[in-house]
Amino acid sequence: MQDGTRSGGEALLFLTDEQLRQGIEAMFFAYRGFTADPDRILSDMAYGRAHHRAIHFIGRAPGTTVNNLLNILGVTKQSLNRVLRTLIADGLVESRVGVADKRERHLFLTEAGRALEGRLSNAQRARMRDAYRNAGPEAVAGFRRVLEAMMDGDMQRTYTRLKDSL
Amino acid sequence: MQDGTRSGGEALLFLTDEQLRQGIEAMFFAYRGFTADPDRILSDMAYGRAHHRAIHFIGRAPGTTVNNLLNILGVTKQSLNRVLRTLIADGLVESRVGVADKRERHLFLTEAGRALEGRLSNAQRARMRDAYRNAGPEAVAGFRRVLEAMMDGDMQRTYTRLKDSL
DNA sequence: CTTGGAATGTCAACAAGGCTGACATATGCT
DNA sequence: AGCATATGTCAGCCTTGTTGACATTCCAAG
Repeated sequence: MQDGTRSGGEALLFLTDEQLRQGIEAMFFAYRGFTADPDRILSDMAYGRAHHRAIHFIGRAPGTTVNNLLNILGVTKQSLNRVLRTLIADGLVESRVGVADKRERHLFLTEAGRALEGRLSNAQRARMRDAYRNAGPEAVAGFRRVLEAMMDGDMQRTYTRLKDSL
Repeated sequence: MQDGTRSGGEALLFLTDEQLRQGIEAMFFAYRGFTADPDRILSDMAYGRAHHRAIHFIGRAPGTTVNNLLNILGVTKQSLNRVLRTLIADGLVESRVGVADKRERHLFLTEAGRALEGRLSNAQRARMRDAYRNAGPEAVAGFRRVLEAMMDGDMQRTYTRLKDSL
C-alpha cells in the first residue's frame, strides 16, 4: 500500500516514478519555453536573464531595497550589484538613498526601465496566457498548487508575501 | 468580452494580467526548488547542472547519440562536449562507436554513472513526490497540461517522443 | 560620544557554462 | 572522387554566479 495503491483501492498512479520523471522533464522543457521570449528580446541588447529578473522585481515592488531584492533573487550582493550598476548607468533603474535609513538604497524603474519591463513582461505573459487558455482554469489552479508545493519553505513565504502585496 | 469575461458571463479571471504575473513568479520560485536538491549534491563534486542534464537524458535513453542529446538539451556541441569529456574521463559515461554508422557515438551510463544518476533523480523525485502528494492528482494533471502548453513546438514534440518511448 | 554592527558598494580573482568561429578526422553516400 | 554528416577540439569571448577583502555610511546601544 505504498506508492501505487492505497488500502481503499484508490490508485496513486500519479505518484509512480515514471509519472514523477515525466513531471521533471516537463518542468525542464517548459522552463525553456518560459524564458525563451524574454531571452530573445534581451539578447539584442547587452542584457541577460539576470537583468530581466532585477527589472521584473523592481517593477513589481518599486522602492524595494537592495537587501530585499537580494533575498528574492537568491544571489550574492556582488552578483546583483554588477547587474544593478549597468542598469543604473544605462538609465533604466534609479537608486534613491533611503529616507528613514540612509544606508538603504531604494530602487525604482525609470521611464525607459518601465518601457523595457513592459516589453519583456508582455512577451512572457503572452506565452503564459496562451498556455493558460489552452489548458483551462482548472488546470491552471492545479498548476499553481503544484508549483507552490515545489518551492522551498523560504521561497514559499517570499512568494506569498509578494503575491498578497497587491 | 476580452480577457476578463465572456459573453455567456463565464469569468475568465484566470487570464488577468495579475494572475499571469503570479504564474510567472510561481514558475521562477518553483524552478529554484526544483533544482535545489540536485544542485546541492553536485556542488560537492566538480559537477554542475549541465552534467546533471546530460546524465539524466543519457540514463533516460541509453545509447542515444551525441546529436540526439544536442537536440534535447538545446546547447552547442562545444558546450556539451566539454561536459561529456569530463563525464567520460571520470568513468561515469561510456561512448561507443556506432554499429550501423561508425560516425555516431552512442552514450551509456557506466555503473558509477547509474549510481550518481540514482542519487540525483531520487532527490529530485522526492521533492516532486511531496509536491504531487500535497497538491493531489487533479492538480497534477493540470500542472502537466499547463507545462506542456508552455513549451515551444519543437520541445513539445521532443518531450512527447521521449515520454512515449517508455 | 564612542563603538559595534548593519547596509551598501566595490575591487579582484575565479569558475561554470553558455556562445562563435575555425579546423580536423572519420565515415557514409552519391 | 567528392560532398555531406557526425563528432571532436582549440581558442576566445560573454554572462552570471562564487569567495574574500575592504571602505563607507549610518543606526543604535552602551
